[in-house]
Amino acid sequence: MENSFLKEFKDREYFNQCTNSEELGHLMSKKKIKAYIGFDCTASSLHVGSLLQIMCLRLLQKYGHQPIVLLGGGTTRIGDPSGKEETRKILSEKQIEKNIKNIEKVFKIYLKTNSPKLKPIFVNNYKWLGQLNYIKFLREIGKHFTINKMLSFDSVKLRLDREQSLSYMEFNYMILQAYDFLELNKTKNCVMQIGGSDQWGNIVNGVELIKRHSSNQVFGLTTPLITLASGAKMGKTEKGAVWLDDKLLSSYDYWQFWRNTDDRDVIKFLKMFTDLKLNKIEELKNENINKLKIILANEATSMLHGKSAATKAEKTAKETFESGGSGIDLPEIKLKKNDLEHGIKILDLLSTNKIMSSKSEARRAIKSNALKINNEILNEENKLIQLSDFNNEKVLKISFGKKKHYLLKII
RNA sequence: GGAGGGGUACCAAAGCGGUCAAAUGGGGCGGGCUGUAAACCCGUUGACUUCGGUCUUCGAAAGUUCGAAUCUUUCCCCCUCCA
Repeated sequence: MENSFLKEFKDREYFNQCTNSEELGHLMSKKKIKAYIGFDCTASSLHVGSLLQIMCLRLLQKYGHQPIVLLGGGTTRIGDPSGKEETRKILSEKQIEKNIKNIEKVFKIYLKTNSPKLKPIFVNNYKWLGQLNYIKFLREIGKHFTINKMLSFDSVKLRLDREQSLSYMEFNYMILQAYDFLELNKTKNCVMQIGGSDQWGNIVNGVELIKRHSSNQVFGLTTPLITLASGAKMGKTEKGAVWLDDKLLSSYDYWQFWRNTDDRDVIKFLKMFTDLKLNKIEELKNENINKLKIILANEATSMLHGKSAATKAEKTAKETFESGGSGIDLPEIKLKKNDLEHGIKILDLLSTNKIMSSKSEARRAIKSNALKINNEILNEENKLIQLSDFNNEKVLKISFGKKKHYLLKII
C-alpha cells in the first residue's frame, strides 16, 4: 500500500519527481522522518511562489514528520543560478539577516509550533558555510564533484548555452547546497530534501554526496513548477508580487489575488493551497465557478491572515463589486479637513497618494473614462475635491478601473 | 594580446543627419464584451502643462553641425573568432 503522505502529496498535485519514491514510501510508513526545504532570503518576505513549498511542510506535519526550514543566510550570499538569466545582485549581510528574521514569521503562521516533535526546526546555513575551510572543503567535498557532470546541469548549461556569463561564485552554489544537505543529515538526521522542480539537480547532488560521503540513503522530492493556464508565472498582480506579509500586501489584496484566479486553475489551487479534504473538493467541482473562487480566496486568506481578515475581505468585495458600494476593507486615504476647505486638485490627489504613478497617467485615465468618483465617471481633469463632494459619512470613493477602489476620509 | 560585431524605452527589436518622444512585436494599463474568468476587439504606454507648448531620454563624456539615437574622438561594458 502506498504511503499516506506520498499519496496525498500526489493527489494534491505536489508531486513532480522523486529520487526513489518506493523506498521513501517504505521509510515514511515505518518511521517519522525529518525533511528540509531551503528558502531564498533575497527579499524581506516570501511570496506565493514559495507557498507550494510551505504547503509541503504543512503536509509533512500532518503525517507526523518534522520539517526543517533552512533560511539560507549562506547561500543567499552566493545566489542560486537556477532559472536565473543574470547574475543576482549581492545583498549586504545586514539585509540578509533582517530578511531571515522576517521570513521566519511566515513559517510560524503556516506551521504548527506547539508540538516539540513536529515544530519546525529553523536553521541558517551561514552557521556552517560561513566557517568552511577552503582547502579542507575541496579535499573532503570537492573531490566528489566532477566538472564534467556539473557542466551538464541545466542551471549551468542554460547559462552557458545562452552565452551568458556564470561566475565561479555562482558555479559553486550547487556544491554548497549539496553540502547543506550533508550537514543536516549529519547533525539533524534529516533524510529528505524537498524543492521546486528547478532544484532537482541541486537536490540530486546532495543525495549523491551523502551516499558517497557517509553511505546513508537519503531522498529528494520535487514539486512541479506551477504554470498558470494563461502561461504566465504565478504570483503577479497589478500591484506586483503577491507577498505573504500584510505589510507588503494587504489581506484584502491577497484575497483579491485568489478571487481573480483563472477558471482553469481553480480546482488545482483548491487542492494545492487549501486544507479542504480532497473528496470535499471533488464534490465541489460542479459548483458555480465564482463560488469556488470565493471559497479558494477565503481558505487561502484565512490560513495566512486569519479568518476574520478573510471574512472582512469577502464582505468588502461583495459590497464593492456586487452592489457598487464600498466596504471597510478598501485602502483608505486620509485627507486633512483644512486642505479640503481650499480644495485639492484631483491630479495632485491621485499622484501624491500613489493611485497613479504620475499626473500624466492620471490625465490619460480621466480621458479614457477610467476614473470614477462615487461611481460617477469623472471627465474633468481640473476638478477640485472639496468638502461638498463628501457624503454625510465623510467618505468619498475613488475608483480607477473596475478593480481598484480607494476610500477618501476626512481627518 | 590580435581581428571583428554590438550597447535604443519594462523586454525583444527597427531606425543610421532633420518629418524621432523614436517603427513593430510582447508585456503593462484602460475601455468594450462578460462572471472581479478566459478568448476576442479597441485605445493607451517619458515627465510637466494655462493643451499653445515646454523639459528630459537612444552605454558615458566631449566635439562637428543651423540641427545628432544617427557623423567624429575618448572612455566603460557585452559578444564572436584567432593567440
